[in-house]
Amino acid sequence: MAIGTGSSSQLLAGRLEIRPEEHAALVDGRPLSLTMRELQLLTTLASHPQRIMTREELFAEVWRSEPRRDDRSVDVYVSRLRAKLGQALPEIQLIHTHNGIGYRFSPDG
Amino acid sequence: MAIGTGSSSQLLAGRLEIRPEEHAALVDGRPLSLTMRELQLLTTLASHPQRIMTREELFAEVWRSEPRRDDRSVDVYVSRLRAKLGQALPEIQLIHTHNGIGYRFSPDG
DNA sequence: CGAGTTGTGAAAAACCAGTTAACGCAGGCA
DNA sequence: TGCCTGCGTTAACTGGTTTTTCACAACTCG
Repeated sequence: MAIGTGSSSQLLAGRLEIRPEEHAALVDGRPLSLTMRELQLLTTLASHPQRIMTREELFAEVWRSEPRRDDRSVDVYVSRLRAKLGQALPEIQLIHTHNGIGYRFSPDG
Repeated sequence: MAIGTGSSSQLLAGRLEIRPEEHAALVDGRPLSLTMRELQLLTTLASHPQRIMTREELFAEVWRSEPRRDDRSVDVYVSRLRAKLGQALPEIQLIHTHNGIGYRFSPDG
């Protein structure tokens, strides 16, 4: 479960810390270099830990619009996020695929 | 923040809990890894406890179409469901066969 | 027993996700 | 302006998973 520490909408998931307000995601205090979309997607996923989110839900929150049919944007960004998270946190899989449905963020890996 | 998104149509059958809205089926709180079809079939069966459902009824609700003659899809998926449920809940038989008719879900095993 | 029905493993087909590359666009800068 | 860089988007290829179909074994019941 994510713990918001009072004032800011800070998200914690093990060694990962997300500070949406500051456009920053940190692992062990070191900032990941994420693009805007990547950070938005990560924030959205991490805001709903353990909840399976459909591509439509993710697209709605991050892109703030409807995906066109056969849109693979979410998949592409999940892949990029995994690559960057995997660099900083090997052996830990935070983003899980649910075939036919969408993705789920698990703070426990 | 709300735990379930909205008041979902949650189904309970002993230690088994089904949350169709969240695409999840849990035993003792632990999620079963079911495919879409498996979950749909389980949900349909569990939505009509103690009622014998014909293959046609099940096919109509899950596949949303008419089965072709000699279609065994329902049987195959019942078999797979039983296997996965049996893993999580040994000694308990939730899905019963009614020869010549169809299947029945019994929450009491 | 014997005909009809159901259980189930496995091949085949269909579908879906992971990943990489290419393209266009915008901003920075000499 | 012309070049460079980085991001977002789209397309295409690849590999993996799910669904469907088939074959045969096991079972039910008269």
